[in-house]
Amino acid sequence: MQQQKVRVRFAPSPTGGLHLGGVRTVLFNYLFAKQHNGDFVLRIEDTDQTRYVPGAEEYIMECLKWCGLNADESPLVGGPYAPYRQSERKPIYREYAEQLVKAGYAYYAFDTPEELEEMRTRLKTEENPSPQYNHAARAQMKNSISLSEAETAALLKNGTRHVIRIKMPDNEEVSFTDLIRGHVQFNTSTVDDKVLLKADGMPTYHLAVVVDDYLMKITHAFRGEEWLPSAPVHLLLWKYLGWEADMPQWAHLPLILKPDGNGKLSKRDGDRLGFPVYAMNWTDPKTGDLTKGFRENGFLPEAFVNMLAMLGWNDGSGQEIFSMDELIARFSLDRVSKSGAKFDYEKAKWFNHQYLLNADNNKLATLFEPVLKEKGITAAPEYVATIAGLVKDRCDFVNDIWNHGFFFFQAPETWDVTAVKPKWNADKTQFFMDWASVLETLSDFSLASVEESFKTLATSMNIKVGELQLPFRIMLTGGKFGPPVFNIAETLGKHETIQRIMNGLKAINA
RNA sequence: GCCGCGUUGGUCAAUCGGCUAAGACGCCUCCCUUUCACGGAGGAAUGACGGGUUCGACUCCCGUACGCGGUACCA
Repeated sequence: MQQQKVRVRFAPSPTGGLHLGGVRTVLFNYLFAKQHNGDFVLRIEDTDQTRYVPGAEEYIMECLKWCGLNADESPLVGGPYAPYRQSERKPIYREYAEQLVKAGYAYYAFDTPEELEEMRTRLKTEENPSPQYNHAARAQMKNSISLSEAETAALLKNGTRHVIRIKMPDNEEVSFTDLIRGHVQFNTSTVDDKVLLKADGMPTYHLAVVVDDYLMKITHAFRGEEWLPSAPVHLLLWKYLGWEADMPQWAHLPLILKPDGNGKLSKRDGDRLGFPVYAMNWTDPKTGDLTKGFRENGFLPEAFVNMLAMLGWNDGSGQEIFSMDELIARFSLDRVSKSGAKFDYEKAKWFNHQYLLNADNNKLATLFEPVLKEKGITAAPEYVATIAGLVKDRCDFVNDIWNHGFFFFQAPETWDVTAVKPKWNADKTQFFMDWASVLETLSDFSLASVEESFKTLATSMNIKVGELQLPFRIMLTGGKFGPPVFNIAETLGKHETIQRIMNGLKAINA
């Protein structure tokens, strides 16, 4: 094969929320394309009109945008191979299907859904629980192979509903080299005569993926492992259509499994175990049911993407935190693992934590703003940024800033006095009274001067510094939590700190 | 049932025939800190099984078991 521009595609069907496995497929596509200065195409696989969900397409694009995985060509931005929505390409597929029929690689089938159902129940046995429409069965069914030419022509002429099926050869070996799995081989007699063109004139995935990958000059095709069993159908189609030389290289990605037990991770597992599975919140327009997304759960897109990249890939060095640019530079298919990976939400949180730790405080303040707004609190951005910087090392999510720093925005109304009462005495009350007066006179209310005055006074009054710190903390925050006390005091400022000492004193001595 | 793919600690995983089997998450202990974290130092915990091939197998081959995927006019 000669040098040609790398072109990859992600082809979701707009039927609902975007699963994290889908995002990972996009990511691998994207990384591969960018690494090779290639194109990343977004194609909408909307050939099943019964499953079409309005809004899903826009939602998917919004997810990709959030992740920073924008397509070079898509229904939204267009491109040289438009249209990118398969429903809008409908006439194209029939042409190729008919071409296959003429060449003897496919045939018309007139069986009704009821007749297919009948065939399946009739042929169903203990050893063969799912009978196929294959080389053996097709002779007994109503199609252009079992019927005479005249009968077929007549049926076609009076507009009998029909599909076009691929005629799988009887006993041929089909093999290819998967970029991840290596040599993979199938015998054609184990695969059925897949429908290529449905009765409504729409192609099935099998036909559409081949035709569009060809027409859109796709060079590398990445998809989930669940597609591996139908690969021989696609391989044969490339051959029968005469495009074998242009067939993309396949890479079947390992599945993302549920954390407990086995099997593919599904939306239901997330609901059941309390973590998101979709990239963003998704509301089913029919039922109104809301499924939570990573974005709304407080994940930073960079962390989400990084986490997904490590689910099935690593560069062998042990490094786990990668920027998008590093991922693009280092990604390689031969380091993608073959086996599925169980999703670990704890590890996902750790990734987010890492990104939170390294995030700019002003950025965190901006992201936290909506939370404050929701609580009816207004605060200066710089103030919020300072707080974010103070508490972020104990947060997994942006929203946690509230849990670890709420007292910066509202003075305590209750105090954990039981934590100080046992060791409390009049000297300590005196200390805080005196210290409050000292603070009043401080011209520089900085961390260093506040702390120094605290320690100086404690020493002169002969009280252990350590025994005063917890009470002070509780005066400022109401409980045993928060960043270092003097940092809290400095951030709160002179007035508020003194105020809280007085209120706290009252509560403790009450 | 049949076909395909897979199988290293609880989880993600390195190892491409030399292993005293990395690292990370989580868990536990200790230090730091009279909050909680962060940080630091330790710890417990792994090659499904049986045959080959080989001087030597976690690594290669075969079989078995187990798991997963597929077996739709869904993708």
